[in-house]
Amino acid sequence: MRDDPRARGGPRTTIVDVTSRIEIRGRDHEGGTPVSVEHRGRPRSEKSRLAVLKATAGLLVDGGYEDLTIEGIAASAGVGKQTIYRWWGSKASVVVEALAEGYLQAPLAAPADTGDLRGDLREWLLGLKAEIEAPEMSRLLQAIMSALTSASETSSAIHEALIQPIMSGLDARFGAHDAARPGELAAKPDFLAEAMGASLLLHVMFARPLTAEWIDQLLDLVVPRSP
Amino acid sequence: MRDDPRARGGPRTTIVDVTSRIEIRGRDHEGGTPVSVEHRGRPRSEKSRLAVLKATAGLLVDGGYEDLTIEGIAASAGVGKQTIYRWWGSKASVVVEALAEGYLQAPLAAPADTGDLRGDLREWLLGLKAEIEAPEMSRLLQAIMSALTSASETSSAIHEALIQPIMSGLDARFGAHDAARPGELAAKPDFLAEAMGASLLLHVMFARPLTAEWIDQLLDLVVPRSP
Amino acid sequence: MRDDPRARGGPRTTIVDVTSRIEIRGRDHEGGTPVSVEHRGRPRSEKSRLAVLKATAGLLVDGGYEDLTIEGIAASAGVGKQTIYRWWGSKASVVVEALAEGYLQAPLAAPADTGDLRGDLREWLLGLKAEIEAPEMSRLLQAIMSALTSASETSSAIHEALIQPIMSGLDARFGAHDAARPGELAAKPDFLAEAMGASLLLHVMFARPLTAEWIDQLLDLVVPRSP
Amino acid sequence: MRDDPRARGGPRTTIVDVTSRIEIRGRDHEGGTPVSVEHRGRPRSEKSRLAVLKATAGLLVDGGYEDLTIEGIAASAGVGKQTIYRWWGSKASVVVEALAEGYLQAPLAAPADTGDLRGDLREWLLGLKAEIEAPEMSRLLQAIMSALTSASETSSAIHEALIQPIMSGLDARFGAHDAARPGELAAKPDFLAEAMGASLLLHVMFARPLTAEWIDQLLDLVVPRSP
DNA sequence: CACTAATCGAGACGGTACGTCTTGTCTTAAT
DNA sequence: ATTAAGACAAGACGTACCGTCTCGATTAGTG
Repeated sequence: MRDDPRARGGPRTTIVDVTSRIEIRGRDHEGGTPVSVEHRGRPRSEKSRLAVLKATAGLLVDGGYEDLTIEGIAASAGVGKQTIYRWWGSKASVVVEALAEGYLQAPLAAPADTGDLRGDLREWLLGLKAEIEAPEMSRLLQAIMSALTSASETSSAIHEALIQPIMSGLDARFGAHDAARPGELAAKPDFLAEAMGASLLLHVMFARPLTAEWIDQLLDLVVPRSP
Repeated sequence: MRDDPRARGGPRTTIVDVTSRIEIRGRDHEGGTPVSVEHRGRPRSEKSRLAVLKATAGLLVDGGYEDLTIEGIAASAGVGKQTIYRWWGSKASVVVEALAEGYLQAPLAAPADTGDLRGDLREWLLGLKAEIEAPEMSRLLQAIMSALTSASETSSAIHEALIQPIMSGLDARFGAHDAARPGELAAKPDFLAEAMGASLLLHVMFARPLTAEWIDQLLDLVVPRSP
Repeated sequence: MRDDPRARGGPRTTIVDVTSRIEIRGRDHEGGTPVSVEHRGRPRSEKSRLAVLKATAGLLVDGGYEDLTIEGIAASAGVGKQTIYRWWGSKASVVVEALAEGYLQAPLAAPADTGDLRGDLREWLLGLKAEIEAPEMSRLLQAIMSALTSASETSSAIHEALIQPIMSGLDARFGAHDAARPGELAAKPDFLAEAMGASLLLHVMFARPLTAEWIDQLLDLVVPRSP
Repeated sequence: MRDDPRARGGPRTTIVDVTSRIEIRGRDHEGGTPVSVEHRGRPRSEKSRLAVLKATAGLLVDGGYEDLTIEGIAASAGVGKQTIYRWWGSKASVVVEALAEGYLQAPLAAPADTGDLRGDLREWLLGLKAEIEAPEMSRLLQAIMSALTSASETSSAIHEALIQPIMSGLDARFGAHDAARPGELAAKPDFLAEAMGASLLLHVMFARPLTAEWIDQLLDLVVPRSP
């Protein structure tokens, strides 16, 4: 939510709530002048929505995706099950929205920029290594990956919310480097970003250790050693 | 698994059934030399074992991992539930064994070897593109990925059964090339294999299209254009 | 109910809505002379009230009492749920009012009067037999009986609306007969009415067949054979 | 259950479990001589069955039929919901069986026999009056009547379990009297029983008071005053 | 050959969660 | 103040599976 001043009273679409419920009515039910109405009935409760996302995040972190249940979310959020089914429709959808709204802080923020591309990436990977090895974080990653693969519809949503940002961040760094020192990179920036991001993510998915040696090899591939 | 040249019907444990219940059998179910060791009671039914794996493969292909149930497998295989729980203990274990025994033919065999590395990889990727776009195959891939992420214990098993072979295949090709024409590759062979495999797998996982353009970019990264 | 000559649209309470919320209304919804009394706000919609009763009757006939829901009534009547809760408060109340207002024509009208008591009763019972055997009617009877037993508060209301009329009809016939030919009846008229009505209703409730033999036996009990 | 030495291990049919699950298998699954088998798998748990009936009776007495839920029964009996659905299939069925097995002691046992028919019936009715006026008993009666009308299939079951015994008891008494003093009764014994039973039951159903006056009137109808 | 022991298919068991349905309340804008 | 609309918390519905258990029936080895 954060800085999103969504107007109250209007039914809103979530990331996954593709079929918008808003219908324009040309006319009221009994007589009167044609009015353009946006909705009738009680508006969606923003309070409940946030409670659901928050509860989901909490349960996910300490319990994993498999043990996460709609009933559990509802109970923990103090919300009726129907409210969840009305607006999300599946466990994965809720997780995706919680991710998108920042309730699940995935430990994969963009690398810093000190001007030294290789150094920055290296720092970033080493930081990730530390973060990922925390059991809480590893459970969260597992959970996100599960949400991903459990429902094909959410796959693109997660790709946008989680994968894309990483790729974009890397892409921007490679792009800037390429602009400053043309010809130094082995391939087009966006592609380097993908190769590096993919290697990293697959590594994380399979819970393989991010050794310093592996990191150096990865860097060798995508960015030339400083002369 | 790996270097376990398990003779059909011989004493075996499953991949993931860590706490093996059967250590040594006196005799094969059908044929083989009698080995006298302590063991009493009815021996495990190989027939049932195969029926389970076969049923699992079938149900997985048309239904996906989420809809796969132990009860469904048992019913479809004409087997008691207890038999499954006795020998496997979890859904993922069965899937992994079915995969390992080749009942689930993942469409990611190794590239051919015509001497032209770039050309071979290109052909391989184009073949994959065609295969992956078949709905049946895409369902299977989704299923495998789900089995992977649903249970962390199986993660390494699948990595070995599915990911490793691809990586190894690529690694061998890159290694051979490197030996023949040292210095031509941008990085160490095993690492090129990983970068390429990871990019590919992530692409497949997220069901993103394998365009010809993307393929060429990927090749540019890992193998030099023929002069 | 009974002696409540309720003018359409005038101030009314329902049969069971004990705590009447509306005492006096200034004016009818449609037409009628303005009566100046304290009352503010939108008046109750007679249209909605009738729509509810009609919808209830319809749903009850094809679906039975168990499948009747407040939501269903509201939707079918094009009325808000709150309107029903405001004015009736329970499913049974609506059914009772629908019954009282004649929307549910129970097939138990009074017997004709041709002067021949036994013959009249016989004709009446034979007519009932035919009616009751129609599946639609049997469903309605079941529904009414269910409404009866489901809520103890409505029990007396239904007794008044459904049972009493029958009993009264019979009582009047027996009474007239007794006045005309004193001493011919086996018991006091009101009691004969009850015995006969009760036998009949229990028979109907348990969906037992009204055979000609049974009818004759019943008549033998309560009214002497014509000499 | 009580004195019913139902053989253990065989699936049993309840009153309402019309479709027996027993199938005769001519032959075992894999080879062997033809065997006539009565069942396979774990036998039905008599313990669970009794727990369900007992819990139902308890909940019914203090709570009524409306508030009785399958979930409540299951929880109270320490039984899975599926066990109830497997063997009964509806709330009413359970209630009917509980009634049939004597867990719900309906307060309508047969009248005593002191040789004085009218006196016995009078005592019986006065006893009922006292019993019925107890709030616990009135709740139970309501509950039984609700179970009756809520499901048409159970109607005949309840008729057999509850109504029939009363009718039979009365019938026997009237029959004996008729045999001893022919011509004294106003109608055939079975019919007197029905008229009297019906009057009584309808009275009870509608929770109308059993006044002494009403009792005497009823008796006047069906049994002659002692000379 | 009998006996012992482990497995087999079958299916009932106590549970948990599902996704749907309904209840009775509440909150809008419109009348 | 009442209306239609419809979201809300609550909780029961009936179903589907879980993983365990308890049957009778196999099917080997051991005595």
